[in-house]
Amino acid sequence: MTLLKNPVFQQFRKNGALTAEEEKRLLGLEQKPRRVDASDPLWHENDTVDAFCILKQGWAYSFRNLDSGAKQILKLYLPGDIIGMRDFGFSHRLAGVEMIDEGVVCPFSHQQLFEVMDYSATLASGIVAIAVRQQAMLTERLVYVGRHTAQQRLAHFLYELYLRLSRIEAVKDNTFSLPLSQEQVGDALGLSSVHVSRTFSMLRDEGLVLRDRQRIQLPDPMALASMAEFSDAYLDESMPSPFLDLHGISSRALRDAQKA
Amino acid sequence: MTLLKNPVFQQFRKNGALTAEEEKRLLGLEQKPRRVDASDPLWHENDTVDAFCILKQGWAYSFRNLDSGAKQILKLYLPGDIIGMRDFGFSHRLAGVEMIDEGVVCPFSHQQLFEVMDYSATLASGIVAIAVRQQAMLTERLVYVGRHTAQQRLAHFLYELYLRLSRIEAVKDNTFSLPLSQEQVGDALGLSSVHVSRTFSMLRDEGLVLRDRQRIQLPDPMALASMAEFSDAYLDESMPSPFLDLHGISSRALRDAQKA
DNA sequence: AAACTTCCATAACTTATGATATGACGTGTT
DNA sequence: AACACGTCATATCATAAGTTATGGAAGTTT
Repeated sequence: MTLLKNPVFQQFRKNGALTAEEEKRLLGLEQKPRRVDASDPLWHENDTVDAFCILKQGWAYSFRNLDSGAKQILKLYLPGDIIGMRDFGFSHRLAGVEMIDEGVVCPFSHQQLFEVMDYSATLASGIVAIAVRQQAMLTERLVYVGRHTAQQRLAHFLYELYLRLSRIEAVKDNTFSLPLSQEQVGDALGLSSVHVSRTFSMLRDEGLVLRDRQRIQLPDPMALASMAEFSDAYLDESMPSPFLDLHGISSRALRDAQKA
Repeated sequence: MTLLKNPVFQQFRKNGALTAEEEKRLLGLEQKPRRVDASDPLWHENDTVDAFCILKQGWAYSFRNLDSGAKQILKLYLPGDIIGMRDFGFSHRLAGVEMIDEGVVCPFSHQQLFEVMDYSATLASGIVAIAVRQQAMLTERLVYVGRHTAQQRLAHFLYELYLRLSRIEAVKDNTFSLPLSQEQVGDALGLSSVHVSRTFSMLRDEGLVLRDRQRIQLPDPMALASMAEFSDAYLDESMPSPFLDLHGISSRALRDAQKA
């Protein structure tokens, strides 16, 4: 799994919006793969921001620990995601990040990121678009944590995962693996672990979610989506047309092309 | 109020990280000021994304209307903010935006934004940093909406506003104006208007917040911050050092400078 | 296989917040 | 002045979710 496989850059490529040199520069961010174990922290809250990461394999999550001892999980990262853009422009980390299972990450520096962004506005916009899309998922969670019942929150959470995992071919027979304890699910949704358990039971009784340990099956995904009032606009993969016709603007890349 | 006065670009300038040409290009985004009345929509959810805005005067907010009839206010925009970066990379608006009071906005196009981002990595990073900071406020709200009591949510909301308004010199004697009804405050915090009223009363009884119509006074801001478990890292204005020394990378700007 | 540990289901009880209702206050309109 | 209207305070009642507790199932360690 590489950044080029990210839905945003996939769409660029489908429209011939990336030159060979641009693709090469993107891949340049993934030079230094590093194995990481389950539960390994990538960094802690308040650490100095010295790098970002591309997640090649495995799941990770970002989180905040509260004074009260509670924990709020902010975001789940799946393979192909960029981790840490949230901290771009800050000197210190606003949230910790930990691996969930084992995996592979590719760290890259501010310097590398600037170089890629400077090389062409196409690459810069693509990276920004990826960061914006990640934040859109957070915004969506604010909406349903603020305004929906526990059932809807859990349904929404599971359906969103179902869609994201489908796109990276990690769903089979409407079944996928959820390597989180109910306590962690509660930490993501602002619910107690007990209430997560209750809510899973309710969804089971309604025939919407079957669960065996970490295997989740959604017998009727559409029904689940509709009870969660799920609107998938925020996961929309299509880029607006101005993005797909950037060559005329992206002057450095253009100049390089003309030289060749 | 202009984009150059935004805390992020302020810091760039203080460190001599912006050339005259770069400043000029930033100001180029503010060519077409437009007066807007109170309650004027800037756009609606699902509209095609055709422009972004710099808010010069007045307050605005973004929001989502839910099927249930409820409304979730996502973000308050104050003068100097960029509105709409949330939709960068999407074809359709994920949220509506409305003015609160009357004001002035400067719309600019995708094309203009690309041109600025392409001109130098410094400008591109600055704009991204502003967008990331706005999202950081949303993330913070997810944390306290998910994990804090109504008192803490309201206290956090008011204290955050107090800090943001202080930076644009809109606080005097610990007093500022809050042009939102209690129902709107509730829509921002995921609370009913009745409970916002109750909570205001509780904060008043504890001597933490005095209120007369739209005037809010915080007799002891630090006490309020501490009961809200407020941590101001996410509002930190300082940019990490790699940002303030970008000339060596920002090759187009450098080349132009050498020519001159 | 016994002893632990972690995770989960369920129950009983508590509490924070939502829903509904009513009256007070302020503002603008005629 | 009289009225309508929006906003807010407060009270009462309803309910979703938190808290604490207990027992069971599965996995780990000895």
